[in-house]
Amino acid sequence: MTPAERREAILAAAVDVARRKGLASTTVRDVAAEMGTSSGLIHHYFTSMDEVLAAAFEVVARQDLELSACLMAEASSPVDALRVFFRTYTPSDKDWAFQLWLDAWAEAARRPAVQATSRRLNLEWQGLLERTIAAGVAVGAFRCTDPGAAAWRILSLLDGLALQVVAHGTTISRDDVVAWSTAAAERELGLTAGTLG
Amino acid sequence: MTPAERREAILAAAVDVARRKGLASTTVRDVAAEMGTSSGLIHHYFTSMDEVLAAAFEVVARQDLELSACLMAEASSPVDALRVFFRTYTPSDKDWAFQLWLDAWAEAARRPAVQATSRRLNLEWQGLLERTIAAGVAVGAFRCTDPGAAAWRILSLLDGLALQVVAHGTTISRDDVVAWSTAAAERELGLTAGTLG
DNA sequence: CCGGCTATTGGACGTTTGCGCAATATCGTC
DNA sequence: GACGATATTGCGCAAACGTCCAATAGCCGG
Repeated sequence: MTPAERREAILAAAVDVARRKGLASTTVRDVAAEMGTSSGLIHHYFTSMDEVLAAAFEVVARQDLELSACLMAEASSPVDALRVFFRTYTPSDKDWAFQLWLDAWAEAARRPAVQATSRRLNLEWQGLLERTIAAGVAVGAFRCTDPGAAAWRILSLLDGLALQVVAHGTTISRDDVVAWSTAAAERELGLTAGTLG
Repeated sequence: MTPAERREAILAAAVDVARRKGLASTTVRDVAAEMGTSSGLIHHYFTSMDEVLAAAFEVVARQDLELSACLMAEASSPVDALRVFFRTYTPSDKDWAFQLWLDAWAEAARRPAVQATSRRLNLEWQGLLERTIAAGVAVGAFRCTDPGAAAWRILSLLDGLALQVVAHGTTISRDDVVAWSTAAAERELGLTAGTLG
């Protein structure tokens, strides 16, 4: 197994463990057991557990990000791209992926590498949304004076609502998240109600 | 020291530790050392660490909640109450309090008592905001068809934005949070821009 | 076939964790 | 002043943690 392959294997194992136990309680021994190897091997490829967790989180987060970016690029219009965004971003069966975000945001205070990764990925999501909004404004589909700020608002609203679903379970429903966030985005971008439904 | 006092003392010590180390990495021994007593004493008043953390979190969260509720009750109008809400809710010097929320949301998946407390407190915040909006609608100050949903949207937007400030530091600023969330609330409630500034 | 390099092992080390328990200190009550 | 209840101690226990390291296995160029 070449070093690059082994590195990927370690991260794949770390992702599998994190999916079940959460990022915060994923340990070196868990990852080693998942691979069926020894724990020392992990420290041969990563200098600290912080970096393992950060890299594993990046694998998951970047996968979702690129899936969304890819599907949005294929959309026929900015409005359609936004529909795709809301459909792919809202956590559903992949609750565990959003739980990883919760863990990352909390662990950021204690794990430098996790903080850097989390911030970077969050910025990329905001950038993706900002470009979509700006493109929509350019063709007259949206009305928005500050696409960057609007992107932060829409993204943060989604994060805040999704957080309630994932962390607290039954407080609000996934349907509420979709309905409420699209409604807010329509207001934000000067669309008539129901356009993004 | 009466049992009630001792219980309060334990929670006060737990809060002090959590303020410094975060909720997730607050241990029994930390709390005992903070009080200057033994660790066994904590288990004499709480059945598990989960409950200590949940109760300590509730102390901090409820304190902020009741401060906001009190100040909002004294406001001269619903619009003014909303101004008070935005001023008191947005994390500033009490960053550590919001970090506790981040920890609670993430730990909720692993600690039942923390999840129950977190959910309950979040619901109370939403209720407070919903009642304020409904009161504003009743006197014609706001225009809003669903105060409950609007409350969730405003609260979640604030949570999502504040999360970026606290977890990632320099991504966006506190001023952005205030400006962007008040702008969204004005749009949401049919207010003219700048009313909540 | 051999020598060196690296991937990999398996466990030691020192710390820390939540929790439990027997012993002790303290205090109100008779 | 003795007693019983309970607050409190102090430590033990077993498990788990991240990290490190000496030893081994296996491969690749000579």
